[in-house]
Amino acid sequence: MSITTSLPGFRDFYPRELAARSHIFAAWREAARRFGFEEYDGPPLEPLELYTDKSGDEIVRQLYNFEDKGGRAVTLRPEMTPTLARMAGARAGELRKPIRWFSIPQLYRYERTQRGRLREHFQWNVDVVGEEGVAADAEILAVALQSFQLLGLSAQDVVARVSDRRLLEALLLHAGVPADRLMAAYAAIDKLSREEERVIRDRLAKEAGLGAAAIDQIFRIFAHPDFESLTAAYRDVPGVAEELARLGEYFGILGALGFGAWVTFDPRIVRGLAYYTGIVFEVFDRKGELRAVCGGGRYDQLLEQVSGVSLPALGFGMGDVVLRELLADRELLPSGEPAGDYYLVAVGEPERRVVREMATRLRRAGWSAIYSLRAAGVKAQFKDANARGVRRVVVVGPDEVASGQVAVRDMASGAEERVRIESLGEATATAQRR
RNA sequence: GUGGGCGUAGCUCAGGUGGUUAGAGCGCCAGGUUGUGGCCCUGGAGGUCGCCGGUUCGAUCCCGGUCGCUCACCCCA
Repeated sequence: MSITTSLPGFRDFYPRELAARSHIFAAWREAARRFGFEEYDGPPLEPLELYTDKSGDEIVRQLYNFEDKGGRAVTLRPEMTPTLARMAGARAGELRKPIRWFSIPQLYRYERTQRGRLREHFQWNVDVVGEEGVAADAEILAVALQSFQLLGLSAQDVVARVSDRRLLEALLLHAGVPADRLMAAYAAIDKLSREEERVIRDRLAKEAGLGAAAIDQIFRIFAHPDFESLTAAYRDVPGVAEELARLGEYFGILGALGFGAWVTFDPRIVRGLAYYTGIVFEVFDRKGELRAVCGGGRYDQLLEQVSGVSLPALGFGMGDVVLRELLADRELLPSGEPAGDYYLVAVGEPERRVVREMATRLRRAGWSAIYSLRAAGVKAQFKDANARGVRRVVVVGPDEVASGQVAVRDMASGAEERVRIESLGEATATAQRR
C-alpha cells in the first residue's frame, strides 16, 4: 500500500511552504532578539498531568494523548506555558529575574480541522517570569506587535484588543454578579462579539444565574465605546479605580514604545484558558476575516500550581497557521525561489572536471554552486539554471579553459562579464552575497 | 462530538437529464541540430474518475456506506 498523504490535520512542508515558515520564524526570532528574549525548548511529549488541572477542561478534552509502552499517561504538548512554568520553576533560584524567554514549539491538539486550526501548528511563545509590574505586560504585547511590523503588517492590518480580568471582575462584582458565578459570566461575555445580545442575556440568566438587573448592569459596561468613557463612568467605584489606573499606565507605555495605534481597549476579551489572572489580549486582523492571530496575558498563579514556586508570569502564543493566512492575503509571503548563486555549465566532457574544481572553489568561498550531474547540451544546462532560479551562469568550454577566462552571465539582466577563473567569486563576494 | 459542501491527470478545473478510445490550461519530459535560458511551436508521459457495495444491459454521472478534504458549530492555541 502506498502512502501519499499525511495524517489528517498534519502538514507536509514542501520547499515553498518551508520557505514561508522560515520567513515567519525569522521574524519571530528577530523580534525576540531585539527585545532581549532568549530561546529555549522542551519535550514535545509531556505527562498528561501537566495539563489536566491547570488549563481547563476544554483543552484536556482535545489533547492528543495516549498511553506509552511503559504504561504512562502521556500527551503531545497542546501548549507551551505549563512546560515553561515547570522549567522556570525548577531553576527559579538560579535564573536572573525577570526571565525573558521565547520558544517556537510545535503543538498538537486532537480535534476536527477547520480554517486556521489543524492538529498541529507552530506557536511562537514569549514569556516574562518574575515581574508583576505593568511594564512587563506592555513589553510582552510590544514584542508581539514588533513581529507583525517585521513581517510587513501595520496598525492598519491588525489590532490588539486588550482587557484585564481584574478590572472585569471588579466591574462584574459591582454589577451584582456573585463571586462564584464569575467564570460562568466570563464564558458568556467571551461570546459577546459573536452572538446577539439576547443570546448572551439568555446565557447570563441561565448559566450564570443572574437577574435582569445585573444583566442590565453588565450590558451597560460594554456599551462604553472606549477606555476613557468607561473610566469616566466607573472611576469612583471601589476596587475599580486602581484597575483603571493600571490599564491607563499600560496604554501609556505602549504609546511610548510606538505601538499606541495598534492597541485598543476591549472589555469583552476574556480568553478561555483558566489560568489567566490579569491583563489579557488578542490580536485580530482589522478586516475581521480570520480568527485571533495571537493571544496571551498574565498568569500569576500558574508557576506555583505547576512547580510550587510562586512567581508572577505572563506571555502570549502566536500560531503560524492563521498568521500565514493573513500574510498570504496581504501578499507578504516570500515567493520561495531558491535563488542559488552560480550554475556552472560544462560545454563538453573534458570541462566537467574543470567545472567540479570551480564549484569546489566557489563553495569554499561561501557561494552556492551547482552543475548538471550528467552530461547535457549547453542549452539544456541553461534551461536548467533558469528553471532553478540561479542568479549567474558560468560557461566553461575549451576556449575558456585555454584562455583562463570564463563568461559569467547574469540571468536576470542577460549581461555577461569575463572573469579570470582564479578570481571567480571574489569580485562580487561582498556585494552580491545574500 | 454536531451539521453543510466537495472528492475527475502533479496542480486548477471541464465533463446538459448514465451509453462505446474521459478532456483543457498550467506543470513535467523530449524535440525545433552543431557553445547560451526566459517567449513561441511540435510531440510525449501521466487518470482503478477517493474506496467498497447497490440499482442497471451498461455508472465518473443515480443510491448507500466508508475514508479524506473543506466550512461552520462546540470550544479554543
